[in-house]
Order: sequence, then C-alpha cells, then structure tokens
Amino acid sequence: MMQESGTETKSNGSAIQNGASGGNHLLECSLREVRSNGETPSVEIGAADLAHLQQQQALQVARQLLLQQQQQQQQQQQQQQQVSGLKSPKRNDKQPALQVPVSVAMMTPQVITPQQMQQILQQQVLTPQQLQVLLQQQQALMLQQQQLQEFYKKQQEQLQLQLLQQQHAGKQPKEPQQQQVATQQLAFQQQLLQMQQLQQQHLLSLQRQGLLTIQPGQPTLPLQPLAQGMIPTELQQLWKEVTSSHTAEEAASNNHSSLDLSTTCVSSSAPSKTSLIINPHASTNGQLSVHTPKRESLSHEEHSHSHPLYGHGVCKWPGCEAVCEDFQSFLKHLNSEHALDDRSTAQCRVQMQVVQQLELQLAKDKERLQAMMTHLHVKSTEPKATPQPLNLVSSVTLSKTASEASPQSLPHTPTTPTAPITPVTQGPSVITTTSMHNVGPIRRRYSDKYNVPISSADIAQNQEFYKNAEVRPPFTYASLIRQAILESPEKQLTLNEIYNWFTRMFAYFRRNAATWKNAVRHNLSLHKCFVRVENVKGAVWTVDELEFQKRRPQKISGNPSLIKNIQTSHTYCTPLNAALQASMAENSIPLYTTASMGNPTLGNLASAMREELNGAMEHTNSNGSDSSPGRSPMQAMHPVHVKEEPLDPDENEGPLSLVTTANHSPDFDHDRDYEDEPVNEDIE
DNA sequence: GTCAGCCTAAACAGCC
DNA sequence: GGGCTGTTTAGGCTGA
Repeated sequence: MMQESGTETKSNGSAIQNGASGGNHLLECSLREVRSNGETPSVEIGAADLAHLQQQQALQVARQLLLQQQQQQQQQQQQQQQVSGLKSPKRNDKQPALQVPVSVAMMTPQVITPQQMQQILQQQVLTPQQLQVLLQQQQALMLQQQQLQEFYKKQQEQLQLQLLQQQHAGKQPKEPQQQQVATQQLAFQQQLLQMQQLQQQHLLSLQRQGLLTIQPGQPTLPLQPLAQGMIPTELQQLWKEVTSSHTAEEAASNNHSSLDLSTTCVSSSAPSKTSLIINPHASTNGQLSVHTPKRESLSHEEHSHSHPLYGHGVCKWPGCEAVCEDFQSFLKHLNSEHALDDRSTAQCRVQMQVVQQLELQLAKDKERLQAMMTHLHVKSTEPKATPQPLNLVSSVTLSKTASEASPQSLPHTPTTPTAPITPVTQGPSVITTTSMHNVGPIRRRYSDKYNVPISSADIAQNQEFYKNAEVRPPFTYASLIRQAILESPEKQLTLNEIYNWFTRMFAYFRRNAATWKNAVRHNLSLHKCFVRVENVKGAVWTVDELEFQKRRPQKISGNPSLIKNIQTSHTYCTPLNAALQASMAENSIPLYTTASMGNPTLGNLASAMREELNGAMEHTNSNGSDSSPGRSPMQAMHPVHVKEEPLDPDENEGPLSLVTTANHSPDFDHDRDYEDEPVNEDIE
C-alpha cells in the first residue's frame, strides 16, 4: 500500500520528501493549504478546468470516504474498548498478582519492561471469535482502501490523459496550471496517505485495544518501527498471516514486526521523529520507489528475515519445525497448518504462559538480586563479616559492580523481555548489560572462577531464551561443544553436527558463522578433552571427561589453601543451589522451560530439585555445611558425587584431587549435571 | 605486573 | 579452484 502510494506520488517526489522531513505537522499544514486551494473557485477553463472539477469531485469523494472511515474507526474503537473492558478485569481477577509490577522502579519510560510485556501478554488472549471480528474489520478497511485507491488511479489516468491532450493540441500548458494540477495531485495523495496513516493507526489500535489498553496521544506509534517491535504478540503475527491477502501493505506494516529482542530493549525515546506518514522508500534518496514485483519479493525477503516464526527454512511455531523452502511456502504452511483455530489459540496461550512465567521470575529475581546487592554493598563497609553464603557468586562480581554502580541504577538495566531464568544467571546477566544488548562479543561470560554452577540444566533451562534471543550464551565454547556432544545419543558428533547444534540451540550463532565456527574448530583442536575419532561416517568428536575435568583444577592444584577452598566452596555451593531452588519454589515456577517443552529428563531433574527443597532449606539454615551428607540440594541433584567429596588433604594431591577440586569448579557442575541427568531419571 | 583462560583472527595443509 | 575440516599461532581481553 505504501509502495503504491510512493508510485503514485512519483511526480511529486520532491514535495513529498520535503514533507517527510517535516513530519506530521508539515504534512498537515500542506494538506490544509492544498485543501484551501482546492476549494477556491478555479479561474481556469477548458480541459484544465475539467480536470480541476474532477479533482474536486475526487477530493470530495475521498473526504467522504475519509469521514466514513473515521466514523467507522470510532465505532470500532468503542467496540474494542468494550471487548477489552470485558476481558481485562476478568483476567485481572484471575491473576491479580501478575498485574502488579514487582518492581515498578525497574521500569524506564523508554524501555518496555517485563511488566509491560506481561500486561500485553495477559490482555492479548483473544478468543477465536474476537479475532475473527478483528479480521473482518480489517478486511472491510482494506476493501475501502482499495476502492479509494482504484478511484484515485482512475483519476490520475484521466489527468494524464488530459495533459496529453493538451500537449497534443499544441496548447502550451501554462506553468501555474501544471502547478495547480500537481498541487491537487499532491493534495489528494496526501489525503490518501493520511488515510493510510489513519488506517494503520486504526489497525494497531484494534490490535492493541483488543489486547492492551493503550495510552492516548501516541498517534504516530503504529508506524514507528521500534515501537512496533515492542509488540511481540504471536496473535498479532497470526492475525497478520491469516489476513495476508494484502501483501503490499503488510510489507509496510510488517517491516517492523521483527521480534528482535536486542532492539526491543532499546526502544526509542523519541517517537515519531522519523518519517511517519511518508513512504519510507520515498524519502530514502529523493527518488520515489516504484512498486514492482521485485520490490514485493524484496519485502517478502525482508519479512522472512524478520518473521519470528520463520527462520532457516523452518517453521518455528512451537512444536512444528516444518521445513519450508521459502517464505511463500512458509506462509502457505502457516495459513494451512496454523490457522486460526482452537489448537493454535491454545498454543498461543501456552506460549503466553511461558513468557508470562519468564517475566514473573525475571522480575522476582531482579528484586532478589537488588536486595542481595544492596545487602552486600552495606556489608562491604562493615569490618569483615562472617562469610556469607551468597559471597560465592558475588564476592567478586557483586562487590565490584555494587561499588561501581549504585543498586538503584541496576534495575534500570534494560533487559530483554525474556531473560535467562536461571536465578544464578541473574548476576552476570543483569550486571553485564552487554550480554543483553548483544553488541559485539561479550567478554564477560560465565567465569569458571565464580563458582557459578554452569550446568547443562542452566543451558537447558534457558534453552528457549537462547533459541529465540540473539544473546550470546555466557558459556565457553568448550562447554557448549561438550554439551552438544553429550546431548547426542551416541555421545559423539561430527563437526557439522556440532555446528547444527549451535545454530539450533542459540540464535546468536545463526550469525557470524565464520567467526564462531572457527572458534569451534579451534577449541576442538586445542582442548585435549575433545577427541577426534575416525568413524564409519567420517570423523566424529567425543569428549574425554577426565581431560575436561582436568582443565581448570590444575589452576588450584598446589594451592596451599586448597582444602580450605574445597570446604568453603562446598559450603557456598549448597546455599547457592538452595537459593536457586528457593527462587524457583517461591515463584511457583512450574518448570515451564525445558520441562514444559518436552524434555522429561530436565523435568525430572527439576522435580527432584523441588522435592528436595524443604530439606535443602533446612540444611542450609543449619550451618551451610554438609553435615547431613547427601541431603543438600546440590547433592540431591548430584547424588553420585556426594560420596566423592573427600576432604582428606592427602587425596587432593593425587589424581583424585583433580576430581575433588573439579567438584567445586563451575565446570564440574557441568559434569555433575551431565552425569546426573540419567540419575534423576532413575529417581523418577 | 604476571599468569592463565578464553576469544578472535588468520594462515596453512589435507581432503573431497 | 573452492569449500570443508583440522591444526597451529598470535594477539587481545579479563580476572585471579
């Protein structure tokens, strides 16, 4: 639609372009001027007069249509308000706690917060009937718009015809006459554009009012790419796909439908300063683009790049993963397989719940983190307090960041709507904003030195997050490679399979393939723990667990305070995991991540964690040590290694010491998790 | 300041 | 020749 407008205004490209830079006001002013011009009696006679009269008629018809449409919009808005008014309170009654932001202070005006996101998600559950109503309304609008455009096209053809007649008749068209025609054309075009804008607004308001009560006074919001990007509604996508008959307009509206989390979190604070009404293609280089099939295919290409449900030739509808060769086939597939029915609606609701839970836990853990940091910040001024269990994570990172950044500033950290849910990840994830913004390579990753339990469960729990968000996973390449290999049924993968695992599991690795693939190969070659095995189907890579566990403990070996480290780290380890589980339990997280996504192993693991929660907390509160061996949360998770916790100093010198120290290294938490997954299956 | 771990980049070789 | 795979080296960054 916008492209077509651009086509029609080609002759007035410069004028339009000037209007574009001026924004709404300029355009409206020029529109008013043109309107007034159009209403003044024309002194021209002959063909020009005829054209003028026809222009007048066209303008009047257009105005009438505009008025009708505005009235219709108002009616529909009222209708939508009624619908939303009926739905929202009901949902509020159901989940009052979810409506209340846990930490309003975390919200920044420019950034869509998890709470806002939550609100959107809460309110966007529409019944298929409601969606159909919306759909019909949109189609009616489209029809009107088409009629108007056809009318306008006819009008322009007539104008051109008349101009040609004038020229053929040898009548030199006077400059003012041309100008007037051009001005009228511009006026009409602007009216059309304005109408399109109104339609855009209306569509968005329909979407939003049905889903979210939007604040008034944002008339330009719908056309703003970033703002639009803040509406990550699956239903919206669904709706758009169902109503995909108007591809051109969709190309314009979906141009900004990307669910790019990295851009979402940096939503613009200066709305409507870019070209809002004018076709963006018209204002690129002064040349108005012509709507051609090429352009259309390009828009589809852009669309396919940004469509959250399509990527790498695969439909990303939850649980689908159907292979679609191109975007067209994907659209067909989407319309046929994921049409607006009860199943799709239910899937949408499930997805919303998933996101909702993520938001909730993120908010709670943020609050918890802030409390922790505030506490530690205060503590750090005190003379050597007794070792706090939480020091394990924060002894380095938190003390530093707390001193660098005030606790108040942290909640303002723009986070993506869906952040990793693993509570322990909140430390690095929240503190290092770079990881959230995904700008360039992050240097701060899960450091092995923080005693942060990086586990396959961590990876798996955040699986959905990393699958969708282009956030670099804070795990080392070695850990990821190992994870990939160990996840495979035969515990061996070819290089290409490892690549595939990376791209499958992490959205981040769908870009810059040359870089990270090189790093993967580099790591495979570099680390002894990765063993290349010649297989029937070629070379495969396996993991030498012993070598992998040897990697970092060497650093600690020889340290006189090894025993103390072991003891203290062990002491710290338990409360940390207790905290982890407490977080999960307090939030009543039904282990929605991998467990709900169909990974029974992790579901069992998590269930076991929760079952052990009470005892774990008691154990933690007692003295923080493993006075009752095997009953700590971590030990409950990893019963295999409980018996392998020798505190005998002599054993620390031998090979076993490696294992022992590894027990307390983060990577060993990997190991434990890896090895314990089947154990937990046994528990189940 | 030094060291270790990690990441990135690049060059090179062998194979298909 | 080009792409893929595998190895090796070098430099930079970060945290201990």
